[in-house]
Amino acid sequence: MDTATEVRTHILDWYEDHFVEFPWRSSRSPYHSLVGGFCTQQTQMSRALETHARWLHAFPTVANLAAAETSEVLRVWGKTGYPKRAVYLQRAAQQCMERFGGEIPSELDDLLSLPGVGPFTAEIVRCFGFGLAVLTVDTNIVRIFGRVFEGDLQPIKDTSKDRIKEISEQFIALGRTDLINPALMDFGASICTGRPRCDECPVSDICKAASKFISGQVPEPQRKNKVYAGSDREWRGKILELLTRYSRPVSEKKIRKILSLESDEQTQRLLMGLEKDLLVSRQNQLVKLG
DNA sequence: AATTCGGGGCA
DNA sequence: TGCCCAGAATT
Repeated sequence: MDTATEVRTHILDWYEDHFVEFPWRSSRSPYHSLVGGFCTQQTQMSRALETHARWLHAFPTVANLAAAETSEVLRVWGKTGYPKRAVYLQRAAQQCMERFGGEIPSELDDLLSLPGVGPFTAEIVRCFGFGLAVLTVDTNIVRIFGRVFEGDLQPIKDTSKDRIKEISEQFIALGRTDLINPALMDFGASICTGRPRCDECPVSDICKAASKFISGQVPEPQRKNKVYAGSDREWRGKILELLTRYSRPVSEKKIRKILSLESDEQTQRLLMGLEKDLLVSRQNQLVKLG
């Protein structure tokens, strides 16, 4: 039995005892999966689940979403983070209406052509929405594969994408991706985490990185965070939050005053950035959401 | 290849 | 405080 087969068997056994349902997994709805894919991009499951439920309540169908006001879309997205995702998701829905007869496509290239849809989200839709035999290679699966098969501590940085793809294809060839895909994702989210729990891991005796972790080695940060306080990101969030609270457009002057922005130049720069990202629009010094 | 883009949770 | 989180687009 080769290593991939053995790892797969152990992970599937683990999954039997740690199965968790997610609303976009069993529903086998391309739309629910698409929303799930967007919600989970760089976002913890707890918050993604809340956004997903809120979103489907507000926009039950692709047609509803496509026809909605963008300001409403941004309000429903709320403080989920990366609000551009909300705009992309609505535009993706609009393109599905225009280009794909109101249906979400199942072809990889078609999905990838939608705004805000990359390899991860596309495969989420294909795996959970359409039940196709694919793996959604997310950060969790990269971590597991890079560690178990290559002995890398921080595979996001250290393991080549080609190698990850090779291993993925091995797993796909072994079948039942409908089981092994969520099993791997959940396993990576709870056992093979950034600081893995090798003492609870069912494949630690196979994993090429386990001895390194057990002897106390620590992975390098996958990316160094910049200071958030006072950053454009923080200001953009404050401006959007302000516009979300008001039901009508707000003047640029008022925005600057309420938020105590340093200068008109800074205010203009931030608003231009938000406008470029289609998060706000401006007319006659008045700023509105969407 | 590096940077940008939120916001919250947790050690 | 620093790092992380079911990524994707832009430069």
